[in-house]
Amino acid sequence: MLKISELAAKIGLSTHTLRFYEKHGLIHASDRSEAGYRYYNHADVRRAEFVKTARNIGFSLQDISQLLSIRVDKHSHSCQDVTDITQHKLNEVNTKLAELQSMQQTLQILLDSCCGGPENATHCSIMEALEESEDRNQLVAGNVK
Amino acid sequence: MLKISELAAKIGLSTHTLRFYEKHGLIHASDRSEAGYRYYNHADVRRAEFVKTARNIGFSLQDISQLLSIRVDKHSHSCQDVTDITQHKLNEVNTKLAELQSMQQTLQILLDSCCGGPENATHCSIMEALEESEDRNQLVAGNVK
DNA sequence: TGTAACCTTAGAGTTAACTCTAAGGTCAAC
DNA sequence: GTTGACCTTAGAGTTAACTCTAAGGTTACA
Repeated sequence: MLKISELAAKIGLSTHTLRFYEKHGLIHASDRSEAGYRYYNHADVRRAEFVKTARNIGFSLQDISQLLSIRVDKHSHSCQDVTDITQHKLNEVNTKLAELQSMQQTLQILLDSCCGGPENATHCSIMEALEESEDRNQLVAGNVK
Repeated sequence: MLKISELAAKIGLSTHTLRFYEKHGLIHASDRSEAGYRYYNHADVRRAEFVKTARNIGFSLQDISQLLSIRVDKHSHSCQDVTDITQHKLNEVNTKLAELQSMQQTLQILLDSCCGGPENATHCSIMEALEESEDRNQLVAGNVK
């Protein structure tokens, strides 16, 4: 069982942020000491780590709350609800993945071609590397006359 | 040459946001009419699209400004500066990619296993799917006794 | 037993990124 | 030539997500 400052150190968030996440229903401490100190068990830690990762990849707290609430629960969600939300989030993730991969490619082209040595630049801005990256995609897609 | 509302419609941002981005130096209109109306050429549009995509994958305006400023310029950046910034951003992109891929896998497991039919759930929450996803990774990594 | 380093809550303050409003000018069409 | 849908700027307002402060209680240890 970890105290709040230990959890904060472990996952790289401040104690303020952890209490803030608790206030918004994203995480919670399974136990409290007599004095009211929060104690986090393994599952609590996992959940906090999940929230941190999801924030890092750009999900809002509301998104994360929705992700965490995915659960078949006869009283509030049907199987259909669960798959709908999940599919929707998966689509968002897939879009971001494609955009990130394209950004990765662009940055890699820039890095590979820009600075072979002093004054040896063939592409020196992200916009130029982007053109190159699109030319390549067109070649791959066979769209060149 | 597009007017601001045309650019806004084309890339899916409001005219307010475009002017806001201009105020922060991220985009600009190459031309102005006598009355001061903004006119955007092809390169301006490309740049605005880049900003939109970069925002969508979670870069801050400051990050984007940095990405756009990557350029070998004898007076302000050396080749070394350019590669340092680019490498740093590439590392960030790679981290996000890995996290997104893991999120994709988790959501896919949830979707595949959760709702084969009514009451047929084997994994019903993201935390459960996450455990499964980690079990698989451990198998792949050969970490099973 | 005192003191430093924790912990608690409630609530105020900050920052980034929009988003809107006001007050007024422009333009194409009827 | 006027109407409605644009455009301009300056600046105020909003929202999400922290981040900090105040005031006070708890705990381990020298």
